[in-house]
Amino acid sequence: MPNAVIEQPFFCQDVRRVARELLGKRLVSRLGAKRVAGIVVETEAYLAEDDSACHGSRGLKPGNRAMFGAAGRAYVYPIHAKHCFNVVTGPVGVPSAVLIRALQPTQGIAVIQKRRGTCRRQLLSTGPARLCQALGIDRQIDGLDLTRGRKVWFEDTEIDPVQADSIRITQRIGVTSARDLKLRYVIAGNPFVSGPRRMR
DNA sequence: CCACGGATGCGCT
DNA sequence: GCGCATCCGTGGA
Repeated sequence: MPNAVIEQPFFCQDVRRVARELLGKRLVSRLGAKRVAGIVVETEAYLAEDDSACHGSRGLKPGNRAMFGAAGRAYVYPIHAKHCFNVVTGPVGVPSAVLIRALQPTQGIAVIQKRRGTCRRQLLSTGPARLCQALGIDRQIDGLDLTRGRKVWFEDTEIDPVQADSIRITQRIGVTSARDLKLRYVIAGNPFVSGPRRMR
């Protein structure tokens, strides 16, 4: 049902399935006054088992607590003076999550341009740290329940589920360990997907 | 306490 | 396409 907030059972599924099925969903933020939204066009799965790139793979730490929490919570971590936004999947205690890597902006574009300091569409919300800045996401929402439709949430749209033949699955970007795993999902050919052309 | 590297992005070539 | 700025969590001393 288009525009319905995605609820917890969706995020309780296998992390790869959630990563794939988030393509085409709408990610909405209402942080501060303005509503900002975009279509998810690129995701990456991080596995609880046999994935050394997953932040939860070396156990519970102060900074990765949200990853071990309930499905549908946000896991936001800092990197290089910026932030990346994940949604936790699977049972409590199982640290798997989906990194949202790129959005096609659909609403609040003037706000995004102001927050990002550019009007170039490729730079608005393409890339995990850029989309955080576009949506106003930082560590303040680490652990936020995304299934309540408050502050930040996902919605169904007219274009999801995206057909299998429009989805491309590749290696993850910027990952040095477990680099052979193909856990990146993109809407093939979408101009807002990040990375070099061969990765789109 | 300090050094280091990362799920990055920007600017310049 | 490549170099480097920027910061924080982590781990070793």
